[in-house]
Amino acid sequence: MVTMQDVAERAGVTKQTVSNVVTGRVAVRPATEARVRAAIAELGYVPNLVARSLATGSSRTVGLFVPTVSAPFYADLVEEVEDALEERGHRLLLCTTRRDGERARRHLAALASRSVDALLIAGDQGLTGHLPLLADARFPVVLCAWEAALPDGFPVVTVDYEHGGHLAGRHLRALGHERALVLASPAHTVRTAGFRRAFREDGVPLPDDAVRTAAEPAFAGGLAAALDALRAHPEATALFATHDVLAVAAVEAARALGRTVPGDLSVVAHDDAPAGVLSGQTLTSVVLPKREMARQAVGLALGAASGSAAPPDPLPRPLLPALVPGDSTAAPRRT
Amino acid sequence: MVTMQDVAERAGVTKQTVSNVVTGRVAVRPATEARVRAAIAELGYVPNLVARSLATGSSRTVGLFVPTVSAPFYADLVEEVEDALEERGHRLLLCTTRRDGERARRHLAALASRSVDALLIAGDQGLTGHLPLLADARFPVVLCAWEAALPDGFPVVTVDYEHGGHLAGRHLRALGHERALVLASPAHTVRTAGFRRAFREDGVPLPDDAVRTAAEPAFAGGLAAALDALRAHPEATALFATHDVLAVAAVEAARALGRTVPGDLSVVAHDDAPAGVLSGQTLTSVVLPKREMARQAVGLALGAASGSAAPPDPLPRPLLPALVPGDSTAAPRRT
DNA sequence: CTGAAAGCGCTTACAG
DNA sequence: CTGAAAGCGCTTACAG
Repeated sequence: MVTMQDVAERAGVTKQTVSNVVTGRVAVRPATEARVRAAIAELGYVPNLVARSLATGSSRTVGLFVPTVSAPFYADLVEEVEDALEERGHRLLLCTTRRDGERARRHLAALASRSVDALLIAGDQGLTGHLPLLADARFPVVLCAWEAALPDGFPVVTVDYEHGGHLAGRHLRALGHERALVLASPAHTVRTAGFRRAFREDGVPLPDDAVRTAAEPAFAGGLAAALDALRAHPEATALFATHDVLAVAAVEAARALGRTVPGDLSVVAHDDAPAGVLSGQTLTSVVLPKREMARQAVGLALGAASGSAAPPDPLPRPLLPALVPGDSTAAPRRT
Repeated sequence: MVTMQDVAERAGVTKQTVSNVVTGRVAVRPATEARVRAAIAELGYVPNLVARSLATGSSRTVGLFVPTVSAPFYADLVEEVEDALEERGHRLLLCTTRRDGERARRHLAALASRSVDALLIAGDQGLTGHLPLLADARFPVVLCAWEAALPDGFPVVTVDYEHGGHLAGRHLRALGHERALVLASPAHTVRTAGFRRAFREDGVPLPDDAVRTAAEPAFAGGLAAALDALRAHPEATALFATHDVLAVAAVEAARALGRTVPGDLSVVAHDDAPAGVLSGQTLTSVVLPKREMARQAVGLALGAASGSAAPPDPLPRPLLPALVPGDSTAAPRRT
């Protein structure tokens, strides 16, 4: 391994001078710099970040907690975070928690001993119980894609989930739907509230039992709840599923009852629908600005890490979801 | 930050002794060890891995290249690698290449300067052009999920893809199918060969044009190729798609032609089918032993890194895929 | 603008 | 079994 010292000898300077040209912290006479750069190139010198970390305390590495990488939403988010990080010369230490507190705890220790510059936690509400630990982590922690139970004390990338639900509602209202159902995950009350607001504002409020909460965000639970809801409200012409898997379950439930989508029932999803769910058709869906979420999270984290950026004072404003029309919504059938 | 020196003072020993109990490299008198452990607990000492890395050269961190994390197969593999790594006290530096050589090159430099212990590369055949660089990486490189164009000089986790294709063929043969089609990705000639062998062995060889190669592993290309194949061979009662997305395309094509699955056409996929593709139904599929692949890859990598394990002499034998029956295959309809 | 010195927190022979 | 010393490759004040 070629070291800074080797470069220095080759260029006829001391290693501090090499350090100065590499980091750019101190100006170096052009002629000297040229000699140093030449030596670096000839020797194929690459700085040892481990040594630099020990000296500076920064490893140029950031940890990311996600529940899993198997869900399309998190898969995309991970890649966006990776990109945002790379732009700033950092790399990603990925930790999937599987929503397991013990796992998260082990990961946290591993990150601490590796001197990561920051930790990003995406959508792991269940970890709240383990958060006290985080409070005295020796690196900044930034929360992201966190819809409920926001603990304070941490910078957080906020998304206006209520607005997302509202967009879904307005979309269906614009198509002319008056009777709609909501198939919700327990954690998604905010999205549901936004959806109801859209209908309420138009003077056609949703009855309380139009909202069904599926026990788990899994397919089976969603299917049962959807069948239930559709049977109880045969007059409903539209359905908002607060989660992609629930949307698939809703489509399936409709089919099982002999109803077509979007002919007999319009369906709006939230987050990303797995490609090909409808074999070639796409679901109308509320999508989150993942790229922006990742950029903000990385910005907050690295800002806090460098201690520069004034503490999250000018808190970035909430990011807005968008409605992407697909093949699963249409005007209600005239009766 | 509490250091080894702090612990030493507290326990009334020198820091070398603390190091000895922490690493376990040298035996320490029980009484002394107890005092040291007590001091560690009281102070909440956590070893600084960065300093250790600088001294030992090992960062207990391993890099993983995958094309993307958005494909179910790679998402699962990433998590399996993470698990296998954690069992051995290592962590994962994730790099997605997006099949971009330049990106991979940048990641490689980043990993080198971070002193990773090893690099795992999963299924990125396209990177072969950039492999010369890898040859003189200063850490071991292990290849994984690499079906074609195996460069030599690298340890590699091998999977018997031919066997996977053969299993698919035998499954269809066992159900009684005699006319089958193959919808293949250009890179999957080995799987295709195995499939053909199954039919040939039974004395019902597949005609050459029963195999269609889809330009890209994308949905659109697959759909076109599938429509083409089904129209050219209306007598076919089964189809083997060498990739999950192609399988979805095949199902869609069948439907578009008014044929049901598996009633009129049995479909066997390869790799994982995205959940819910058939809305509640599962595809019969050849699956790869991802957990074992990850374990072997991590074992080879860490073995090579520690220089211990005799060079990949007792090369692990190829891992075997398995056929998991689903709802998309059945006996051919009697005519 | 350049050079000498100390230090980041650990490990590793090497004597006692 | 324990302690003193040197070193891993860098950065950071601090003099010149």
